Amino acid sequence: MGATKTAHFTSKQNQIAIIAKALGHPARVAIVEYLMKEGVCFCGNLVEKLPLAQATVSQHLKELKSAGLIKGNIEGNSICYCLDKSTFGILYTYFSYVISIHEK
Amino acid sequence: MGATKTAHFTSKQNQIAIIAKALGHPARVAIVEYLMKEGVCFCGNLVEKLPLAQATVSQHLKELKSAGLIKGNIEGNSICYCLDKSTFGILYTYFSYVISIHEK
DNA sequence: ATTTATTATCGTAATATTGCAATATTAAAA
DNA sequence: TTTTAATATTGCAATATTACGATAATAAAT
Repeated sequence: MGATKTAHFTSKQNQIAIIAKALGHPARVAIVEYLMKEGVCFCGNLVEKLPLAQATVSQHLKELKSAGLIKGNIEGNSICYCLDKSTFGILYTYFSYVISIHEK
Repeated sequence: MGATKTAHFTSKQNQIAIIAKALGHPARVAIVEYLMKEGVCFCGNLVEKLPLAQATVSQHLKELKSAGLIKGNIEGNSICYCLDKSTFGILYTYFSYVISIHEK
């Protein structure tokens, strides 16, 4: 026991869960907010801002990237990250549908 | 190590993370979708629908409730659950803001 | 009062996440 | 080519989540 029964749920349910889970940590929300304000960032910018070690910030970036919430472009020595709004759009559309439902 | 540094982030960041985290499991997404379709449900309805034991379903309901995504009303022998749309509204508003941001 | 039905909680094992120091990788600069 | 700078990865300890059987709690029905 202890392992999520992913295969028993629909791909849409898993998709929403994966994206939501990636936002389920305040550090990752903070990274998203930084990107909202600044547009782009390097890992080093976040290490300065967040109360976390470089390795930890890198790991959070990896999770946001694997969920599709951010994209990374190699820029010389560094990697330039930005939001992938299309993924946020998936959640936005999903929640707008939830809210639009009227009770029976 | 191993514990989230909650205190180092803003209350808004923690709020979004808590709500998103509650949706970060496909079973809980499935519960939300069931409620979208049916309006209300009892724990037993979900036990029939989901590939999970009663104890596990109850635990997922507890997490959705503690994140504010659902409400429970005692109804005789059972507890009648329904969505709390105001909490979904918090995420909806947040994401609509993310999407509305234009790059520099 | 006892039984039945419904949901919650406890205890526990398996798995996953969080965080960091240390190290590796990568590419520009000297 | 050696050094420097920026990120990623590895390894590990602490913590959290997931799942379930067993049991407790609660309230209606008998």
